[in-house]
Amino acid sequence: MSRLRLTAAVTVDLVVLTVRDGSLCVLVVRRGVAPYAGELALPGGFVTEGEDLPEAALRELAEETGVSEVGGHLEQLATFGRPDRDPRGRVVSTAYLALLPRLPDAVAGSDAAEATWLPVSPAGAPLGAETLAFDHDEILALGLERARAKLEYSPLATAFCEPEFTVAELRRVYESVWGQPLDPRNFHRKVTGTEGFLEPTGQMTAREPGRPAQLYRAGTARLLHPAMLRPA
Amino acid sequence: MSRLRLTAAVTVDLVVLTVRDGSLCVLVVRRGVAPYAGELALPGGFVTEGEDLPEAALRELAEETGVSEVGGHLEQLATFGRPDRDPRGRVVSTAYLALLPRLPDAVAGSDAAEATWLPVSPAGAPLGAETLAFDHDEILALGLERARAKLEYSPLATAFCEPEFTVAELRRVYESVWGQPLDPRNFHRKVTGTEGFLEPTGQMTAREPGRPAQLYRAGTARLLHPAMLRPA
DNA sequence: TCAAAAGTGTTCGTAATACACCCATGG
DNA sequence: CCATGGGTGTATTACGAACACTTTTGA
Repeated sequence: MSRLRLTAAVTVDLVVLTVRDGSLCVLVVRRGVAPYAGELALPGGFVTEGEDLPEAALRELAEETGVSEVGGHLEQLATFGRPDRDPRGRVVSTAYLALLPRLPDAVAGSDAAEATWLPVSPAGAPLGAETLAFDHDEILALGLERARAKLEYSPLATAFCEPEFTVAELRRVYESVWGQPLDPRNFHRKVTGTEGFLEPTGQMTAREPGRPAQLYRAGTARLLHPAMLRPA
Repeated sequence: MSRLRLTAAVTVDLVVLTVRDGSLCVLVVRRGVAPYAGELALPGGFVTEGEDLPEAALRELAEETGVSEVGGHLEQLATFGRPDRDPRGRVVSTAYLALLPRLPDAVAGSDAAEATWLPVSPAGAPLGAETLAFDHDEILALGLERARAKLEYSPLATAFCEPEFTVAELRRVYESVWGQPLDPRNFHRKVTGTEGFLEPTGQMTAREPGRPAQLYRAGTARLLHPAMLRPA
């Protein structure tokens, strides 16, 4: 060690997304303490001594949702460090984006006073008239943009699904995240034809009325060729 | 203010890229002080009190290159915070990516003991056998990947060019960054046909042997439609 | 007249869209 | 039987790759 001036506190904030009943939803907490006590905010917290940033993000995710991130996805989003972004002093926050399959409803039992899933409106402002504490509206907007873009060229949509899923379930993920309907026939051909995207299990399911569908697992591809372009 | 525990020092590191004589080059400095004294590293430095992160990146860029970033491009890359990444203690560093047109050779007169342009090898390891201090190899690799990807769907290649440039000059930027030749005929049609990418000045130039070429300025588009896909 | 680079036309394969149509189940 | 959703076939259109060809300059 030596004369290093420690000038900031470091936090991680989480944009946790999931799809519930055809709507893209984000996990928010009601803050219990100042600043912004009583207001909605993204989950997050301080990085502890000796802890790496992804480690801290994973820990916070587990604390807020009880999820150990199996089958989901976690990636760094961006870092926010405006000197006045936290009234307590210099706080530099690295935001992470998490995509999870639908969770058992009780997110209660979590650390935060109240953790709830808020639907993000299909277009325009992410939430309805709601506003989040700190600069979290900006962070959420960036997370949504990133998630929407990544569905195009990566197989990330599978992170929103159960380990085994049907083509229709995957399509509803795309429709929810992009906020627009897709042609089921073309969608089917595209995802099944894209190398490494889906891996058939050989099993069938009849969770819904109509003809039973094949079950798939996520494949090994990390980039989609060709990409799933979203409609104009 | 209040009882906020300041646990880290915050720095910015820069991946500054330019194209020189057909090679993609990165700006590196020879460190003058411990740790890693005498070794090569990315330029960067501590974020000062009351300074925002992009502000600090811009300041460091000016100090190292004397450039006020006119015509270039600066964006946040990612943040690195492994607890042991700096032997002096907890240092969280936000990396920025800068793309600049070719500079006057004398980057001397800069802050760093020695600032030089190092060509990045076309494929495989970014530099030849060189290794950078700290985790800067990792940061550089991420910056290169980001730059290569962004040339596909954004008009960012123009940030490597002078304010007015020819289609051939733009093509040489793509060839240098991607490390592979492109068909001049198809490239010409594609860039001139993509809405908002290029704006003709009406001027001609004859900087090179052969038929004079039209001069263009960067257009207003922020996303390319259709994208410039790099060859397999 | 020749080399070199700018720019156009044409052909061909691949992929996106739109939509007609058949298949397999539950009621 | 029919409603519902799963899945295939096919025509049209857009774009990328390859490459022959014309244009305009300097030497």
